[in-house]
Amino acid sequence: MTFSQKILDWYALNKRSLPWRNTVNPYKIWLSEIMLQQTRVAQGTSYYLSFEKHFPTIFDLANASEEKVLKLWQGLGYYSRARNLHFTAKHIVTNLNGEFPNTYKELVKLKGVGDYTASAIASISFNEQQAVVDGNVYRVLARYYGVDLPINSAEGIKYFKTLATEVMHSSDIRDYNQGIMEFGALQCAPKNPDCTICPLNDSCVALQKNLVGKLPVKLKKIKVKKRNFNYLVVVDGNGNTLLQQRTGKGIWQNLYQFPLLEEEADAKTIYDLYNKVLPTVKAKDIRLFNKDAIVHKLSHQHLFTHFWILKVDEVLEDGIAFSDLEKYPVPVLIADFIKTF
DNA sequence: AATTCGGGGAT
DNA sequence: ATCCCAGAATT
Repeated sequence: MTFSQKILDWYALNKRSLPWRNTVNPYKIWLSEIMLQQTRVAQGTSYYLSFEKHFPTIFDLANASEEKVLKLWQGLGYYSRARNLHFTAKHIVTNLNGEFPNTYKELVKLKGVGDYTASAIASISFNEQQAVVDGNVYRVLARYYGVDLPINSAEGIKYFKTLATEVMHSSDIRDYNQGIMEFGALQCAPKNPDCTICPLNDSCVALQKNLVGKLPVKLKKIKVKKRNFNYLVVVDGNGNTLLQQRTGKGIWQNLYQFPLLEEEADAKTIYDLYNKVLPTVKAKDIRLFNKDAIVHKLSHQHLFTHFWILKVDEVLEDGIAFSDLEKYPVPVLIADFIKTF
C-alpha cells in the first residue's frame, strides 16, 4: 500500500470532529485556516465558532469595524492575521463582487494567504490538486522519508513542497491533505510519538535509523529581547482612565493599551517623565501597583512590566470608565491587569 | 536570507 | 526553560 493510501485510511479511522469539517464553503475554510496559522486546534476552535457566529458571511465580516474584528481576535495572537483577514474580506466584497477566488493561483494573491493557506483552501474547498505543507507535513515527510534538510531553509522549503506534491494522493486530495496534517498532529507528534502503533512503522526511514527524535531539522533558535514597560494607569476625578492605540510598527498594532513609558524607571523617574506621554495632565499621586515586574513572554521579546496608578484631580475629556475597558481590543498583558485591578 | 509578528500547552 | 503549533509579511 502506498504512503498516501495509508494516510487516507488512518484519517478515515482517526479524524477528529471539528467545526470547519462540516463544510467546504471557502469563506469558512479560509477563516479556519487563517486562525490556525501557528495556532493549535485547541486554542483556535472557540475563536472560529465566535467568528462564525458574529460574521456568518464574508459580507458581515467586511461590514464590521476593525476594532470589532480585533476585539473578537483578542488573545489569539499574531494580530496582523486579523487585520489582513478584515482587509481581504473588504477586498473580496468590494472588488470581486463577493465571490471567493477558486484557484490556488488567485488565492495566493490575497493578503494574509501564502502557499500553505492557498493550497489548503484550493484543495479543501475546490478539490484542486495542491499539496499542503505545514509544520505537521514537514515532520511527517522528514521522518518517513528520512530527509535532514532544514525545514526553514530556502532549499528545504522548496524540497519539501516538491516531495509533498510527488507523494500526495491523486484523488481525495481534500481528505488526504487534512489527513496528513491530522496524522502529524495526533500520531507523528513532535515529541515521544508512539511508533509501535503507527501504520507506517514498517517503512519509516527515521524509525529504522533511530532518527525520530532528530527529525525534522530546524535551523537556529531565536534571540529574545528584553524590554521594560511602564504603564500609566490614570484615575481621574470621575474615576475614569485613559487608553492609547498602538500605531506604527512592532507588536500589537492597532490594539489599545494604557499610556506607556518604555524605560527602566523608579517612582521618581516615572513622576518626572509622565508628562512626556500625558502633557495635559497634572499628577496628584502616583503609586506602583506591582512591586515585582510582571514578565509577559512573547516569542521574540520578554516584557518586564510595571503598572503605575496615577491619580489626578481633573476630569479628563477622553476619560474612559473602567467598566468600558472591555469594549476595546487589548493585548493579553493589559487584559490580565484589568482583571486583577 | 533573516527577522518579526502572540499566546498557550506539552515536556 | 525549550519547543512548536493547520505561516506570512517585512526587512
